[in-house]
Amino acid sequence: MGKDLSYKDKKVITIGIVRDLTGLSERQIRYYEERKLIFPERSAGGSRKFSFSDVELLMDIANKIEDGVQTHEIRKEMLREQKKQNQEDIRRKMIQGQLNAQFGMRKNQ
Amino acid sequence: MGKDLSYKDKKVITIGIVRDLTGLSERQIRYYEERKLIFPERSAGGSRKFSFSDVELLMDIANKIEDGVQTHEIRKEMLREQKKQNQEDIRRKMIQGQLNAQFGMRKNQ
DNA sequence: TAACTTTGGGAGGAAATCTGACATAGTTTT
DNA sequence: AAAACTATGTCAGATTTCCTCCCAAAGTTA
Repeated sequence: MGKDLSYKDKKVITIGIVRDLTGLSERQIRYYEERKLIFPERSAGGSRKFSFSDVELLMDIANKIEDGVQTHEIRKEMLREQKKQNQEDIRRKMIQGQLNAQFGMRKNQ
Repeated sequence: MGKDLSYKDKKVITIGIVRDLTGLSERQIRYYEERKLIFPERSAGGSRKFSFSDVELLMDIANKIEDGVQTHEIRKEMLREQKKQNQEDIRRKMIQGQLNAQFGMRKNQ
């Protein structure tokens, strides 16, 4: 049931490593979280944990910032992007549901 | 030239996370390093950094330990395994080299 | 029996991270 | 233009995480 998310999405990287991987400052990384561009998890003690996806996203963000795009614009873009993605997902699932109902097919494909 | 090793092999995970992912104690993880079963990198400050491959390897190790295999046996197995792998690699590269010399082919395939 | 293996746990210290605050140079809004 | 906001640096003080070194102990091997 719960899909075992790949390495890319596992939240296992601490902020210092993310700093080294992205070249951003810790301040910037925390700020982008504050502006809801990224969503690290937390350890029991409160330390942030990022995924490789987060790292990639941060590099995209860094590029846009360099181009003068403001965080709240970036956020809007991301929401648009996400909404589009969700609707595609829903459509796909609905079609799949129909197929399952009609033919009792198994899982994907 | 330098192959950009995949996420799986990037050394980005600190020992506390590895502890959580594997269920091993930090003590055990450090001990297996001492016994040369794993080779974490180090941060500038000296903290260990592991890869997902290391995590997988640690879980294999944990299984063998549970089966009563001793670390130095595990190490021997690993060296054998590695040697076999190396020889396969060498053979592959030699064949590739021949092809390149004969036909000046590009990269893989 | 002596030596080795494996693991736990503690001490003391250093590295890494956290939040919150103040500062500042630009930019945008009113 | 004044006020508000953006983006980032930096610092302080606290907390968490990690380090090495050491002693102990139960089990295993030589």
